[in-house]
Amino acid sequence: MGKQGKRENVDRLLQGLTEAQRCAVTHFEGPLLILAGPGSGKTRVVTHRIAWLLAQGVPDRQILALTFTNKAADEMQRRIKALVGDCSVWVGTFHRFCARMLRKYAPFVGLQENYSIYDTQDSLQVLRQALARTGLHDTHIAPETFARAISWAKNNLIAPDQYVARPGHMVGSLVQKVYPIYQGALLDANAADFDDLLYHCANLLRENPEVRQALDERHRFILVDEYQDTNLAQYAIARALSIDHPHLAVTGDPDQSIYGWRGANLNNILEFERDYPAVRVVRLEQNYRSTKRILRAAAELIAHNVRRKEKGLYTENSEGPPVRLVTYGTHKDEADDIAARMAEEIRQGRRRAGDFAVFYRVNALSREFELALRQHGVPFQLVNSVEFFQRKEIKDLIGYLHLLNNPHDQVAFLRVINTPARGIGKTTVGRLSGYALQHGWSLLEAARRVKDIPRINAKTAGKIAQFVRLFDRLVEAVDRPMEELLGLLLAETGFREQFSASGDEEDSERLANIEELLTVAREFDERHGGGTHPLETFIEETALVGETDEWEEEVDRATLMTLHAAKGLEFPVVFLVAVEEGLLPHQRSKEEQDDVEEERRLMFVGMTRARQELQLSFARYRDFRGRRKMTVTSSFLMELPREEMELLTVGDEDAEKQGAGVAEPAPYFSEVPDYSEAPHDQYDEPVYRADATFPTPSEPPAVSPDVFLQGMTVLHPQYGRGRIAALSGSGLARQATVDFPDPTGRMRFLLSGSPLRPAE
DNA sequence: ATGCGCCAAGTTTTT
DNA sequence: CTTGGCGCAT
Repeated sequence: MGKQGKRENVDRLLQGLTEAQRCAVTHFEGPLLILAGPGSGKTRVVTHRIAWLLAQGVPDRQILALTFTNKAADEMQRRIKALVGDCSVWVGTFHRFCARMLRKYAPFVGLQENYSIYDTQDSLQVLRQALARTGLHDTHIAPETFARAISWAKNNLIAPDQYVARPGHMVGSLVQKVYPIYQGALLDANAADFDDLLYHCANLLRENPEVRQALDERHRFILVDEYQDTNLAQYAIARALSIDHPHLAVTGDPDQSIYGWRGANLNNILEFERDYPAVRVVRLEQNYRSTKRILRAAAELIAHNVRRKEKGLYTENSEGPPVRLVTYGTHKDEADDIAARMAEEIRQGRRRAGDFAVFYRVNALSREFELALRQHGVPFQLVNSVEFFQRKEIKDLIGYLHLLNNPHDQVAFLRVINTPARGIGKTTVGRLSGYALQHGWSLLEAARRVKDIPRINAKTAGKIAQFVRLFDRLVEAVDRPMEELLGLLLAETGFREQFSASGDEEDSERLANIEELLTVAREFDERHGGGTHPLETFIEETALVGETDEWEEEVDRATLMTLHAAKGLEFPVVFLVAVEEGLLPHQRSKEEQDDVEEERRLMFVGMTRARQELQLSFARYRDFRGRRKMTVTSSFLMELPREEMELLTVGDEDAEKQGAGVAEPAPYFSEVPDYSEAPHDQYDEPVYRADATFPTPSEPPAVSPDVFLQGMTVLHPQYGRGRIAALSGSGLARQATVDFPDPTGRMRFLLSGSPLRPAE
């Protein structure tokens, strides 16, 4: 590209940016703090800044963008791609970045490269064993309490041997005992929990100057999104990578810090200017998202917080309709009325389903809305239900993968040794692990020597030996594509047979989940191409995804999600429900002042997601734990400006009779708001829309290889009937591994052009 | 050893 | 109302 072209590119980049935004985008070297209010175009600034840096000649590999959620990372990646096309700017979550770094430097922190990542459930399992071993299992303290304390310690970079309980603090002294045991168990299993990813990584950088220096050199320009949510470990990592090359740009908003419970330290952003005296501070205070009334209401609420950096939020958008505050009789009325409104708006063609979002404080509240929306025929997507990767059948399969990747993985071993049931019970497993512990072997190693273990009879030993052989057979296939490996796994273990015996609904759902996992695997294979270590990469990916990532913007469906999941998103119409004392603010937050402020921020985040219409609501009665309980309205509601609100009452006869609500049950949406100003249009970037730049791929080939399913019986003109053991690849490269009766045995076919047919 | 069923407990938010 | 852990009966 010539100099002229480059210049034009830069001009195009800066076009349509405000003075403040341009300032942040074109800041070149040195620390930068972007204080960005909600809807101020923060993501736009970050992505444009990356594009701008690239245009300045910064090599893409030197830019590192860190986010908190995969969803945010994907969004950023998408928008960068739309701006500059494919490039190797590294965009991802802190956890993912650390996981990858540890993959390379594992030995520095006492792990091997193929370490497992344990999710909360897995780590709790390890913790339970540690507690049992310490003799602390029958204290009346829940394992979760220990888990929280340990997690807190790791987030604050306190090592197991540094943990000192406050004098006289009972729980603390117990934690002090278990923490080292727990950590030892993780290392023995060659595993890391979520906190370890950050913890190990921070230590790696602190204790190995040459590594730190190399990485600082490699990642010269660092951008951290949602900086207000960083904890000490994350802070240490970002800091360690910005010493020789202090080009650290952080964006955030103290008013949107909602992860204090995860160790986020608001001071990291409040005191950024102290840590980096040379910092340039840019404030983005103009809001391009919401109406004036929504913004004023939200601003007034958040003004009740003490710990913040005051911002003057303003918008040039239209006034908009008042914020509705609706009192419902019961939670049923609430869900029903909201669903009915949506249905009506959609029917009248005023809104699409995708315009609506319902936010709630806790996942448990979603059920009522699912029902109501289904009843009114409003399509919806539920973010964060029972997480896919948490389902038992999926965790079991992933457990096999973990074990194949990391034979030391004890949690995985225990999970799969008798799944599906193969006659290896508790007693046997107990003896096995006793033996393993005694000799310092992993469970799998002990299983290999099962003949030497006293008190395991020959018959049971045979079953264990069979399991070991199964493992060895599967290990042969670890370098195959994931879909094929999983297919073999399913076939060899007879995994499906656990569920296919009966035809009941739960079982068929499980089978469907297994198919879904195969699809995930296939998509992974396509993305991953012929890269090395598919298993390792796949496991890492699946370990670090949450269901939140499932959310799709393009789909025209109403969205149901928690307030936490809503951060970073926006919707034309938002319903914020169950604004009740005990839920918002949540009961558990009432103990500390700071925590109540966090709840207020949470509500602030929810309100500022709305572009055009916002409704807050609560019910007088709500079913809780089976019992109907009278609610108390949230104290936050008292902090809202009355003049921006419209008060309504629905389905609450008492209140309606007394006229406690609004005198008239005015028809909803009686006034059609004037959106002629289309506030978001100036914010959208039609030129760079991904779908405009990248047309959707052409139709799939006429002969779909998808008719072949794993387990299907197929016919081959030469070899006769066979059964598909595994599938892999896609399109023209799609292959099937087929088992024929002897003497033919196992054959592999390219499906396109093969004479294979599904047998009727 | 397995499977069922009971009882108890515990419910915030996410990587 | 759910889930998960545990004990009992087969």
